[in-house]
Amino acid sequence: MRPDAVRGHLDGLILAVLESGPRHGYAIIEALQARSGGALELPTGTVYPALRRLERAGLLSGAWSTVGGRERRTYTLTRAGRHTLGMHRTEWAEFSSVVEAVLRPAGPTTASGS
Amino acid sequence: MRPDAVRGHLDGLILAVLESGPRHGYAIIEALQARSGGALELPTGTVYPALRRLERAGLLSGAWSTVGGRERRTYTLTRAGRHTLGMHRTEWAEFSSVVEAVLRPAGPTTASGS
DNA sequence: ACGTTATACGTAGCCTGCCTACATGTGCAT
DNA sequence: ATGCACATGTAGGCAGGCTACGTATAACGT
Repeated sequence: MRPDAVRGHLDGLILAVLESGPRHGYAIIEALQARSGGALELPTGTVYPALRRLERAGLLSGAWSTVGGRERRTYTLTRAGRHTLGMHRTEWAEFSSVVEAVLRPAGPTTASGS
Repeated sequence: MRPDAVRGHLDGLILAVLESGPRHGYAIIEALQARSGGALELPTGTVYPALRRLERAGLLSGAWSTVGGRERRTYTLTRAGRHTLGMHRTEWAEFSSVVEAVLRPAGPTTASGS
């Protein structure tokens, strides 16, 4: 899958992996990769800024902690984030059905066409 | 649906509507709208440049004609375009299944969780 | 002791590509 | 002659993910 593909859907994906519980950035990247069967290999330069953006937007709340001598920033879905996730899912449903409707037909120019 | 949503998928959508036969730009816009149940209202400033881009890329071939005193540029899917459409469909299938896999789970934090 | 890999976070700048706004022209109905 | 549907196009803006880089600790092999 070409790297740019998630454009416009990144936020929803991140919110989704946080729905099942708080996670820190690195773990989010791994969860994304795991849930997608290895297809999603998002670079840190994509995820970390997105996390900060989502936090600034009030959809996530972040907190520092030190585990095994390493600094972690753990993010938790806020109420607003949960709400936004719902909207992302709705939008995805609509979007995917539209794309499918246009892309799928595989127009039978043969059958009873024109 | 927010206007920007088709980002990255426009080419595939256009190629798809041309699969069932040649069409001119204006008709492509209308076909896109019709097939999507009115959800896709792509502005001319989005579609026309895309058409030229796809033509330059060799995926479409365009030809001028005059119908009812009006100039039309009719686009036909080339062999390469048909091939590329197939790739777009494959990519869409992979992409959508990935997004669905990540977005869908709606993680049951209740079952055996915490 | 030293190098490499995994863990963990972050920023700067680029580039792609759709959108907004605008420009141009014909045919037809009022 | 005014307005709308038809028909095509360009210029510039902007969002947002990517590449490349920078920092730091822990674990492991040799």
